[in-house]
Amino acid sequence: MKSKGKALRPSRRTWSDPEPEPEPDTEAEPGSSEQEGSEASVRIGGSWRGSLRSGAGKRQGAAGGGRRRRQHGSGAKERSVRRLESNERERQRMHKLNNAFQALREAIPHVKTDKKLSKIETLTLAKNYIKALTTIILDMSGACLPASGGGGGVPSEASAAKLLQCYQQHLEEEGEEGLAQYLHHVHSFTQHS
DNA sequence: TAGGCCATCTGGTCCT
DNA sequence: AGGACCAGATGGCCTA
Repeated sequence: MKSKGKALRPSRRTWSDPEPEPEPDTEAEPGSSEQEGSEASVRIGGSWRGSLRSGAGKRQGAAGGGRRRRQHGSGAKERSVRRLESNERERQRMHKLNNAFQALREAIPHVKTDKKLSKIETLTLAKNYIKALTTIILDMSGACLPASGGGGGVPSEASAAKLLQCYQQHLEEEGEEGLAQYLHHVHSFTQHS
């Protein structure tokens, strides 16, 4: 793992640079088997973490005070193996999440820089992108669609397909107009942030 | 050097 | 019961 071991990883490990799992065949407690004896492992294995978490009042359901752990009725070795498997699943999950972030980065037009968008920037830009596109569609709907019975406001579900059709037609006729409007929104966003 | 961002570990909780 | 999800903690890398 890249994480806890002090100076064990000179450079940041990436998704494409997997590290072989350490031997689970140790008697160490979960939390220490992968920590390479770091300070963190000692503290995590200790008592303060649990009490801190229960004090934070996160989600406390049937587990009660937060100190109780699910018992799997197995030894330290089996717990350690389960922990390693769980870590791997969590890693895979985070990798999928990051892949989704990357796809989102590529889906939203933005000013090209050397530095890639951070996650928070990606989410914020995506939100503004959606808003901008929504504005465009609503603007176009006034020209393309007959007035709906609702009297303005958000178009009904029934008109969504027609809106999309109008939007595509609009794009074919007016080319980059929509993109220019979006870029204007992005620009104003970056000015305010 | 401080702060931002990130990857990973971890344990509790939720869901199937 | 076990996997998914979540959030806190931690340490590394990078930049201003």
